[in-house]
Amino acid sequence: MTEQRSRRKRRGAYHHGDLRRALLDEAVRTIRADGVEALTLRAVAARLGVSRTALYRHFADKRALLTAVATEGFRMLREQIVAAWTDGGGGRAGFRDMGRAYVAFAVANPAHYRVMFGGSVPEAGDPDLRREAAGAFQALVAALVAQQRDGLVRADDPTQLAHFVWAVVHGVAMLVIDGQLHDEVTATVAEHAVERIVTGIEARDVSSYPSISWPRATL
Amino acid sequence: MTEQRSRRKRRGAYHHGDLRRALLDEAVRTIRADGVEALTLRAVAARLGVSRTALYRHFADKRALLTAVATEGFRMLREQIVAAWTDGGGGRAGFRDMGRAYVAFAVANPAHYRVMFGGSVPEAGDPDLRREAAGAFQALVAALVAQQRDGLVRADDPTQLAHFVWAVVHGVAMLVIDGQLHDEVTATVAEHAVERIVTGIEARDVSSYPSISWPRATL
DNA sequence: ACCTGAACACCGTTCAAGT
DNA sequence: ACCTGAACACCGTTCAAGT
Repeated sequence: MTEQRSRRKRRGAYHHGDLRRALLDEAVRTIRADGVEALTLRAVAARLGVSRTALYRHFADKRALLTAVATEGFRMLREQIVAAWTDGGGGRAGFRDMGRAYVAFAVANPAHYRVMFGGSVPEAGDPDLRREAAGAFQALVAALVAQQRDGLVRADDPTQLAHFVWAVVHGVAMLVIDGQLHDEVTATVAEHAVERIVTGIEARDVSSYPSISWPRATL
Repeated sequence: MTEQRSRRKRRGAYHHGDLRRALLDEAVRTIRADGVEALTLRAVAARLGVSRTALYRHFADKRALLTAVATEGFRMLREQIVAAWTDGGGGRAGFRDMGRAYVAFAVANPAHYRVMFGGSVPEAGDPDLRREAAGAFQALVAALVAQQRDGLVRADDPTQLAHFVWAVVHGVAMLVIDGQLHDEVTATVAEHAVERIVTGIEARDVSSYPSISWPRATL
C-alpha cells in the first residue's frame, strides 16, 4: 500500500505491488482528468515510476488496457445503480433513483463512460467486458422483474423492457455529456425521461384504454 | 469534376478543384471504411495526390477536420429523417418512419455517427457544427408540432418532447452500433422503442386516466 | 516479473522557400 | 492557394540483454 503511493521509486527496484491494478487505476485517473485522447502509455508508466515496457507484461497493447478500463467502468456503474435501487427501497421510487444514478454516473465520469461505449474499444468480444456489461444490464432486468412481481410494471418480457429503459437513460446520458443539451434543461429532460419510462412501462388495466394499439399487436 | 476523379496528379500541378470538399469527402470515406482511429492526415493527402501541408490551408488542424466531418454528418442525418417524414406522409406513420430512418442512418454509418457524438470533437462550440446539430433537432421538433396540430401528440412543450424522443432513438442507435444488442433483438428493440415513443407522447383524454401521475405534476 | 536502453515505423504539425 | 522538402516532438511497440 505505502509502496503504491510513492510514485517515484529508487533505481533498480521492482514494483512488487499489483502493477496491473496500478496501471489500470492510473489509466482511469488520466482518462477522467484529461480524456482518452490524452492517455499515453509512456506517461502512465512514467507516473508509476516503471519502465515503458513493464506494461506489456500485463496488457497485450493499448487497446487491451482500454478494454480493462471499460470493464472496470461497467463494474462501477452496476455497483452504483444497484446501490441506488437498494437505498431507494426498490419499487417505483427505487427505480427512479436507479435511473437518476445511471445518468449521474455518466455525468460524473463522462470520459470514462465514453470509453465504455465510444467504440475506442473494438474488443467488444472480450469475455470480461461482455460479462461486466451484461452484469450491469442484469441489474436493470432484476429491478424490472421485482417491480413486475409487485404489480408495478406490465408483464411484458423484462429483457425487452430493459432494452427500452437502457436506451432512454443511455440516450439522455450521452446527449448530456455531449453538450447537446443546455445546462438549464438537463435536469428537466432527465426527470422527464424518467417519468416517461415509468408511465411507459407501468402496469395498467388494458381494457380501459381501447384506442391504444399495443406494441405486441403491431409487431 | 473530371479532375477531382483522377486521384494522382502530374508533378508540379495544383489541385485547382474544391480541395476543402475533396479533403472532407476523403476523410468521411476513410472513417466510414476503417473508423476514426484509422484516419491520418498524411494518408488523406496522399490519396488525393496533394502534399501533406496542403490540408492546413483549409483546416486549422485534425480536430477542425473532424469537426467538419461531424457537421456534414448532421446535415446528412437531417436530410434523411426529413425525407422519411415527408415520404411517409407525415402523421403517425411518417413519424415512425422518421424514427426508423434515424436508427438506420446510425447503423449504416456507425463510425461517422460516432464522430458526431463520440467526443472526438471537443469543438462542440463550433458555430457550423452547432447550427447543423440544431437543424437536425429542429426537424424533429417540427414533426412533433405538426402532429400536435393534428391532435396526434399531446400539447406538451414540443422541445421537451423532442428531447425525450431524441434520447430514445439516440440510445437505441448507440447500443446497436456498439454491439450491446444481439442482432436478433435489434429490430425488435427498435420497433418497441418507436412504439413506446408513440404511445408515450400521444394525445389522450387525461380525465380517463385517473391513476396516472403526469410528469408536469411531479416536476 | 520486472528492469535498462536502443530502435523502428508512424504521426501531427511547423517552417523555409518556392510558384 | 497550392507545392517541395526537411525537421521536431511524440507515439505505440519490439527487441536484446539483464536481474
